[in-house]
Amino acid sequence: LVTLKDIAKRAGVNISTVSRALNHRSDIAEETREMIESIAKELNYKPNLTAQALMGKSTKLIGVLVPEIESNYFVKIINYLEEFLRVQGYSMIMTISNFNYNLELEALELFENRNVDGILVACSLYDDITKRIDYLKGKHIPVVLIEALTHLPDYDYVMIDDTHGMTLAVKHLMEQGHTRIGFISDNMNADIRYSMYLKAMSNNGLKADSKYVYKKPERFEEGGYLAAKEMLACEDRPTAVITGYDSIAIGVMKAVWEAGYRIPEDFAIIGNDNIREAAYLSKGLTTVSPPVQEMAKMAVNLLIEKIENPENKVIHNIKLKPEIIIRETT
Amino acid sequence: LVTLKDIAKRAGVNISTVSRALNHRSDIAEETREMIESIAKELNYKPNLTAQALMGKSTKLIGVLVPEIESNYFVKIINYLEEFLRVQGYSMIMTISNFNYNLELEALELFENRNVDGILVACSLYDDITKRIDYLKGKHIPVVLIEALTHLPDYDYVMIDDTHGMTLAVKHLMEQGHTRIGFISDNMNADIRYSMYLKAMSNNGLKADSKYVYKKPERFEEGGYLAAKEMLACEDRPTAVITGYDSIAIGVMKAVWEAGYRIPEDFAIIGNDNIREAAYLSKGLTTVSPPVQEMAKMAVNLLIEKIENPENKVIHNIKLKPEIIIRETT
DNA sequence: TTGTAAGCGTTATCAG
DNA sequence: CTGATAACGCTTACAA
Repeated sequence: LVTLKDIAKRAGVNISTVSRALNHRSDIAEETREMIESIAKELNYKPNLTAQALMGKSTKLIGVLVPEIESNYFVKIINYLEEFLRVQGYSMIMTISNFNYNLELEALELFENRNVDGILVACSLYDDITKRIDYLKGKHIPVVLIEALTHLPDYDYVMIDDTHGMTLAVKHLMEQGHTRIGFISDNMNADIRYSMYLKAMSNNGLKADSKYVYKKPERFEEGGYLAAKEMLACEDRPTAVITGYDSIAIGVMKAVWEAGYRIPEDFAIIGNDNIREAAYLSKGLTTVSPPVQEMAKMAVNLLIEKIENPENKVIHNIKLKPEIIIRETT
Repeated sequence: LVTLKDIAKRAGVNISTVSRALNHRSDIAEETREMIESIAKELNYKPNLTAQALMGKSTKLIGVLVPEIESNYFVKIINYLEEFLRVQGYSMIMTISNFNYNLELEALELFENRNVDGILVACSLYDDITKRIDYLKGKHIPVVLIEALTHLPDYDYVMIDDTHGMTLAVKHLMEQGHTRIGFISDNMNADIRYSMYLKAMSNNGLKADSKYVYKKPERFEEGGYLAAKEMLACEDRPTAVITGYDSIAIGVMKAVWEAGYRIPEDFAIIGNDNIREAAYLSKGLTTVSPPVQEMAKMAVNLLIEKIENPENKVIHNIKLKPEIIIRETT
């Protein structure tokens, strides 16, 4: 690998002169700079990012912590994050925690250890992870929360207004004549989304009955399938259901068909996330669509702003509104 | 951040002694080592990976290049890679190329620049990327190909024997009485998978008719949907189809229903990949299931073996056999 | 405008 | 067994 020393030797100047030239500093003669730059180009010099990092300069590394990657929702987020970070010259180093709290702490520790310039945290279910984030803020490592689960006024975040989305969903179901509206999710997402469901119901003047709520330890389609089987068998069953996310809705649909009911005539379903395949299921899935791309873009921009202007202490709380996409399941 | 210096000061010894103690070297007194270790633990010392990297030691960074992340197939690969790398103490830095050749070259350059210990390349459609890989091998950076598209005897790779999978699929369809078996894929995957389809057909003593083959520029469900619409309308249409991957099959199913045909009585479908939702579609999708977890594990192990034993020059060509999972679409 | 030298946090090579 | 010292590649006061 070609170093500053190599260029210096070739140019017959000192290392520091080369460094100055390549960093476009003012205190250098124009012609020396040009000479050095041409040699650097000729030798195909690339600065050693490791050495630069050790000097306390930026590593151009961003730590990204996500709870999972199996759901298309996070896939979309990661896809956009990677792209937006890359075009801005940053690389991402990603940890998938599988909702494991200790792993999340380890990941944040690792990020600190690798001297990342900033960290993007895409949701954690554990409130006390904020302690760790406070610690990082103390170390002047910018952190931006994506898809924060609750309003955290002291932290920079970009989130989706899921309660708004749920409210749209309930409203839409009411317009279709439903009043017994259930809710199905898995343990991972249930608690937060559940409270949003409750709020959405009351926003629409409906009372939520706890017997219409099913939370399963099984995730994705499996969880939806099992929960729906129970829900459909219960007394005075709901006529419609909102699910924590689309994959769950797919499992619900399977259970509904197996029980011999028609969708949406006998049972209506609304998902959350608008995953790609939602439009191509045998019944197109009505779902709440969050502006994922915009969220990712704003998160990256906010983080980079924080990185490049450390003196800017203003906290940004950004909440984006989802929309409802009506297809054939309602 | 706590450094060796801090520990040395606290312990009243020299930095180098601390370094020795923490690296479990032999030339140190047992009691000094214990003392230093306890101080290190107390101060929660973590070695500065950047400094270690600068010393020519490993960066514990692995570059991962994937073409896309929207398909559940690559998601699974990434998920496993991240996990296996993490438990072995490595972090991954990932670039998603979207099948963009220049981006792939840039990514490999970036990886080199970041002094990664090794690189995992999950398939590129462009053969001449091997030039770049040769270059990296010249720099003694181990590279392992995942899901190589063709047999490349000079490169370490772990791949799925897709031709075998296709052959299983054709065989299964023949057993169901099908002889007019079509093939649908998108432009990204068509060419390679197409040749496998041809081989699989002849393996089973069938001749492939080019009019039964549809390749669409649209990807995922959309591509399958559009292709199937055409295929179903053509003269003397196939009675069954194999798709490049499962998402395409989902789109195909939609088109079949819209055309008023029954699955599998009027039209049978086999996918590829066995994505999670395949089992929960309104008709469970028969599909070829690649051993993704095993592939990821072997790739990581192979790469780490190459990293830790640079003198080992043996090329590993590993080919794993997929199996067929029969559900309701056949 | 340029060179010198110190330092970032480690590890490695010598002496002692 | 331990301490001093150089080195990794780069940046940056400070001197010249």
